[in-house]
Amino acid sequence: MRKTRNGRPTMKDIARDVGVHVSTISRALNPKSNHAVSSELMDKIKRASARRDYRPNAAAAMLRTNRSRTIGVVVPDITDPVFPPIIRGIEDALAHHGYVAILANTDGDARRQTLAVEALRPRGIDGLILASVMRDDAEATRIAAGIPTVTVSRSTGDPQFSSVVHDEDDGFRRILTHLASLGHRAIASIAGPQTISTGYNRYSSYVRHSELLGLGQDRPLASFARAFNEMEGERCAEELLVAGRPFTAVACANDRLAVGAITAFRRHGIHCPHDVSITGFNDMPLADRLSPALTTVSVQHYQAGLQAAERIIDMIENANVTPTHIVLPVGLIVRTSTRSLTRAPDKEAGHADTSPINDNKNSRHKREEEL
Amino acid sequence: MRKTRNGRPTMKDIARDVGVHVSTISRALNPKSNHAVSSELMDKIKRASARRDYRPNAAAAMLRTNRSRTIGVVVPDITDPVFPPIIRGIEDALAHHGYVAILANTDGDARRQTLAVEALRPRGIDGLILASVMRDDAEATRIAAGIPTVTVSRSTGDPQFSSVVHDEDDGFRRILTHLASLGHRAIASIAGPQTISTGYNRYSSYVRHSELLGLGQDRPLASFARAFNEMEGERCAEELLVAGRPFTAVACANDRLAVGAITAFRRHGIHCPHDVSITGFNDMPLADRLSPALTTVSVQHYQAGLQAAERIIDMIENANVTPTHIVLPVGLIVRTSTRSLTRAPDKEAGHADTSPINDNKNSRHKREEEL
DNA sequence: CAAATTTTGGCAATCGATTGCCACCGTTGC
DNA sequence: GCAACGGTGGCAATCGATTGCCAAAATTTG
Repeated sequence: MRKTRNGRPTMKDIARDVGVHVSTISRALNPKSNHAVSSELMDKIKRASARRDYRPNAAAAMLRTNRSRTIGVVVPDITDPVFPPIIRGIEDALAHHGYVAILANTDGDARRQTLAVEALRPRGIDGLILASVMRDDAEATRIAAGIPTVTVSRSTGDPQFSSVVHDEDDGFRRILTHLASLGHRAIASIAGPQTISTGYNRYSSYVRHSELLGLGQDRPLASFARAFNEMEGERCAEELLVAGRPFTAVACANDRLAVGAITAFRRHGIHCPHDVSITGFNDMPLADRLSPALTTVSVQHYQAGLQAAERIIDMIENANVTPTHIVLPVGLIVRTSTRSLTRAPDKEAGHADTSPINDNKNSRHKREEEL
Repeated sequence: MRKTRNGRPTMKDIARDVGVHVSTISRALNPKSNHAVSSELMDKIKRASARRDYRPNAAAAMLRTNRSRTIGVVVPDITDPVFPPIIRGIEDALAHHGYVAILANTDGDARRQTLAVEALRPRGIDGLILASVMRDDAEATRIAAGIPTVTVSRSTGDPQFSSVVHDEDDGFRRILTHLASLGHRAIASIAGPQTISTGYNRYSSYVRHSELLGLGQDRPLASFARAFNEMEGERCAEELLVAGRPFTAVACANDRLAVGAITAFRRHGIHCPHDVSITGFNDMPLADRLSPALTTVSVQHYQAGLQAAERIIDMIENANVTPTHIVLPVGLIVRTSTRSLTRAPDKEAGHADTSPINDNKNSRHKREEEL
């Protein structure tokens, strides 16, 4: 059949050129063992391999050493704007150390996460970066067994995984403090999926800081999105309206939900920020160019990716490092989607409506679709 | 030193379990050769390997067959919103055939493209998908030598590369026809980098269709961006203002340039669409939620990625397929960033200013801040 | 029933790099 | 002058799957 020999030079070729044994070539080319090669021989070998444009065959090295310098990266969906900067950070850090990333998407499906990891595993990946884990993702623990793993942007309950996450709690604290400082008391929330750590943590923080700030909600007024996207934002906004309890601001669990909410409210003649203040989370690209420009929490996605990659390489190259849990700081970005309830409205004409949404008539008709 | 044996079962283990030779296992597990194995033996082997949760060692197979079922994907920058859907398309198609993608970013730097490919090559990639090529990219031809390669979204002059691109010309024809139908005659353009096929083709189409439509430009009024981003869009908009020639619309080579242009014009009190109509290209995410919502050309990024991946697999698995060049159709999406010059202005009050930008008095006052 | 064929499956070489072990070399010290 | 030693570098086994070749077994054919 086809000759396997690929035209590419091998160590044997270099060895023949220089007139030494292949093992000497191998040692010379490997920084960890080249101390055992005299410097003049080193030179000759370097020159010979450059002349032939020699590149070691990764498969052979991989077979022998059981190391591939390849990291599996699993994300829910690369087209969600939060992931590209994370991936970019991962790539940049990996490239720096001579590693590469293999990517897989799961669409948020736990089963597909399992499939993805099982597809990656036989390729001999040295480590795994999961941006797709669920909260309490026992399955993730199982499939990642035996592979250095770090979760990024999200976390599981399992402390065995290293993680790099953002300070969600501080983010929501800042958001609520900001809204409160603008005079908002009745602050609703569009929460993210509670099966995901970010969704859960942001909602918890919303509840906790609402109380701490003494915001006058007897019980949290929230609607729960089933996914972090615009459509769910729209649905949840509708749900808040149906719920009938008054609010003047909505703190959303991320920017895309906020965008959806703004759209849905607008359909009902409720304009942001005039009639309702809305906040996002993530400061995604174009968040500043939307209308209104989103008040949101800036988050260091690129840094998160970078650090996750650094962690994983550390775990791979230095045995028995203990799991670390990095929390990246966040920042508040105030733009035009939030408005003071107390200050006179902007130049914009029209009556300054300060009354909460849903404040008229009977505010207690049950909402139809709970879930 | 460390035992290489990884705990993972090998063919030898399965062979021992079943009581046959490893070569039989290999044949049984390979669809191309399993006709040589009786069905009852097949069953036993399948069951045994399932019991042990056997996964073939990719490195060993790769070493022997010189095939890795791995595709290198090189993009300028994954954080540019056009690339994620392309990559997603690639991934989905590859996964379907049991392939995976290794990703690399170049930041539009030709040298880094070379480095990326040279980093990918020793990993035994079976094919290369380049979303990063320059027009007339001789270097790309050189580095991709011997590897099945397809370019996506962009193309080079080299017809040896298969390519999957969008119908740029039709896109710009539609844009200009649309603007002309709204009464615009003086249509400027913010062109993309001419070193990239998309930038070059869109500009050429702008020139050509301007003439075909009989738009009254004696010579094209264009400013050339050095990159496809908002900052360059802003700079080019300023440049158009400084040029001092009148225009009522600006056709931009992509959405990000358009977003930048809108911002820059607004800084000068020139509002879109009231004072100037602006169009983009690509219909990127959120283009519909911007203010104004972008009139643009929709482009099938996901499809392009999908097809590129299908092409590359075809090239790999069926020797000597000839290069193909696929052109995907585009669509015109009319939103609110373009406005009729002839029809009465929208409900919006205010005088309907129909006079071109730069048309008043001395249109040649230098702008202050050049940068 | 023997011969011809077809199935079935074992043997062993092979892909290319790595690495433990050992041998050889020249140098130094006693 | 001889043993000890550190520095070099060769030998060969090894990683795990693949596959051309061949032989044994099963089947068909004459």
